[in-house]
Amino acid sequence: MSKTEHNPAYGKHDRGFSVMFAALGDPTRLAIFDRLADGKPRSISALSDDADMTRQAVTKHLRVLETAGLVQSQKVGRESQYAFCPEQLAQARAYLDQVAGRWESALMRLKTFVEGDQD
Amino acid sequence: MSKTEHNPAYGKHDRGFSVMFAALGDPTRLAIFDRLADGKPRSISALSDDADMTRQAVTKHLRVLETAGLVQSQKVGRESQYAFCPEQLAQARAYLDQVAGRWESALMRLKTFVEGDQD
DNA sequence: GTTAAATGCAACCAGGAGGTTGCGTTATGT
DNA sequence: ACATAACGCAACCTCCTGGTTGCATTTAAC
Repeated sequence: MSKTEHNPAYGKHDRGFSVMFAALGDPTRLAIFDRLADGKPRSISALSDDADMTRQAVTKHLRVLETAGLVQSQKVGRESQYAFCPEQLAQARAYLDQVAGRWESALMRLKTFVEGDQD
Repeated sequence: MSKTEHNPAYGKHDRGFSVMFAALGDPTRLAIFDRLADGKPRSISALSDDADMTRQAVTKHLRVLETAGLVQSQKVGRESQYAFCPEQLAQARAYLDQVAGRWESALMRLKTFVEGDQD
């Protein structure tokens, strides 16, 4: 039984969030994601026009975003249209809200404890 | 003038968010971050006890989290205590809320347009 | 004072990431 | 029908990541 088995805090219960964060952890992918948030699907070529790199590099980034569930593609004739996909983002936001909430609760308990001590 | 200079959507105005997302884009770092959200600072050794890897590997991850502004360290005797740091997370949450809001606004405009068409 | 704990540093290694190039296929425009 | 646009695939290359090991230093415990 490895350490992580009796203490499941590490590497488990990740629920894919690290994949999603990793997908946004590259400036190019973050910018593509940001761009698609306006709701307009775009082709690879259209997205490549805005990027300072080849179409194939942009395609690689789109694949990472798609695997993470942040965008989805649809073939329209010879074009692949990529669109913003909100579900995974919503889950990640909820997770970060929960993490922040845990910290804030801990901070509150500390303040109550310190103030109780000073009564 | 490169393409990104006349169209600043890519690689600019990132404001460090990709660094932060990259920091959380590894299962080990995400777990460490999650662990520290309970508000209790911990030493490298304490965090290593929970990890299925060497202390030096954990130290590397803590350095990445610290560089991203997600944790902060304080030397206490021979120990480096690492604590949760909420500011950068708050900014990232605000950014993701804003991105989601943009998409929702676009969706709303589309629905209004479609419903207007059907009147 | 000695031993142990905790840490930092540097070198090493394998694999992956992030880009490019070349080429073939399919769909669209003329 | 032909030219062009858009795309997919694969191979390549450089650099970085994520881990380990070895060793030295500092601090704490006994």
